[in-house]
Amino acid sequence: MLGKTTSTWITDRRATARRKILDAAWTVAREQGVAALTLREVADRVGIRAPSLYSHFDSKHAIYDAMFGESWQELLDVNRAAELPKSPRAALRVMARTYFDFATADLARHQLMDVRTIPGFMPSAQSYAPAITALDEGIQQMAARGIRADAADIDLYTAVIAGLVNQQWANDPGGSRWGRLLERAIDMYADNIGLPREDS
Amino acid sequence: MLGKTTSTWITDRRATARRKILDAAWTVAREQGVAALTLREVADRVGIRAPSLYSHFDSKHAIYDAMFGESWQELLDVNRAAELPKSPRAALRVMARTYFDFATADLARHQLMDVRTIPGFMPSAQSYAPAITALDEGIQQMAARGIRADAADIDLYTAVIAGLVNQQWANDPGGSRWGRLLERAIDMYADNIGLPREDS
DNA sequence: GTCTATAGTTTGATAGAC
DNA sequence: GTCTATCAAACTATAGAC
Repeated sequence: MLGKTTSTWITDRRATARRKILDAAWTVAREQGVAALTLREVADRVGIRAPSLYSHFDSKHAIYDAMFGESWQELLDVNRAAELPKSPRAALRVMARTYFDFATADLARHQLMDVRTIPGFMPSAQSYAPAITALDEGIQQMAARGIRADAADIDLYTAVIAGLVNQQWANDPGGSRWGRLLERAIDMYADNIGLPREDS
Repeated sequence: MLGKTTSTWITDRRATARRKILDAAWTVAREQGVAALTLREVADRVGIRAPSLYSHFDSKHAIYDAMFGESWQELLDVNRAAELPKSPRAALRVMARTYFDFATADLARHQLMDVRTIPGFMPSAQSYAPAITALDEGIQQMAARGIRADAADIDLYTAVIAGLVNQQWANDPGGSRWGRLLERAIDMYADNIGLPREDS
């Protein structure tokens, strides 16, 4: 024996199969848009027949759901890996840039995470959990840098960042027209919530 | 004779038929989402058979295109009807509020105008024209109030407003959570571009 | 777990009679 | 201009053999 029980083997193989399916789904979504994803196309990429997908996912929406969940989990990981400077403004800039880069790196992912674009799709509680965690940890990170922000302040923050992301995708995809306004936007926001300026 | 030539009659009748079709299309789009619009459903509402639509529109995308065009034309009309206060800040507030209310009043219209949500749909040059005009006239209105804004300033402005609209739709549809931040957001922006404060 | 076969819909679009 | 009839294709999902 090699230190793995039979059941673990089975679980691993199932997980690998799921991963392959999700990878194929992401590829299709990126090429043709999230809304244009079809089971046949996904199955073709994996090298199996469409009905075989149902051995791994209950429905097409279940695939969307898994994609939704792992997208927010990815963001969570990226956020946790980001090293935040001590100073509040600098920390805010890094947080915003981290999110902006993440959201503008993949249109399919962005549409799935942030825009309700698939008719009838609602994320499950389980897939939605990392989304909540991501926002919570973001607020905590701000608090840890002494940024006192009430609910309205947070809403304004998300609106500013979301606005830049959306304009970037809608009017200059692949470019940097709104991305290069990010630092300025953060300073604008920081001024508004009364964060002290830094003269560095 | 009644002062109308026969050809005018025909044009009127055609225009009326087109209007009925577009009205039905809007109804369906509002009920089930823009992406879920089908020709059969539209035809049913009009009281004709689906193939008859092709006497008035070349394709489904042609219907989307007409809807896109008239949405921006509507915004243009609304903007022109808005009375702007003399003071720059107050004018900016009215402009922003006018757009925000327009964009949050109708999700289907918003998705069609501002989000690329229909796979393969690209507005024609003719339908896109009012969109360009709307932005141009907005900039002119700002200039007329003495608001000197370069390209980056304008981009930041559209990002802030678009951000509020998108967050409102994504996280509080029908509510006012981001709508009530609009005046504050405009002041934040006005401070950033150096508009003098008013003590009224 | 994967396959074949197929059910059961729904879709956009065309042909041709009236 | 509207109709009937229909095409050709696509889709999600299920049943049952292997």
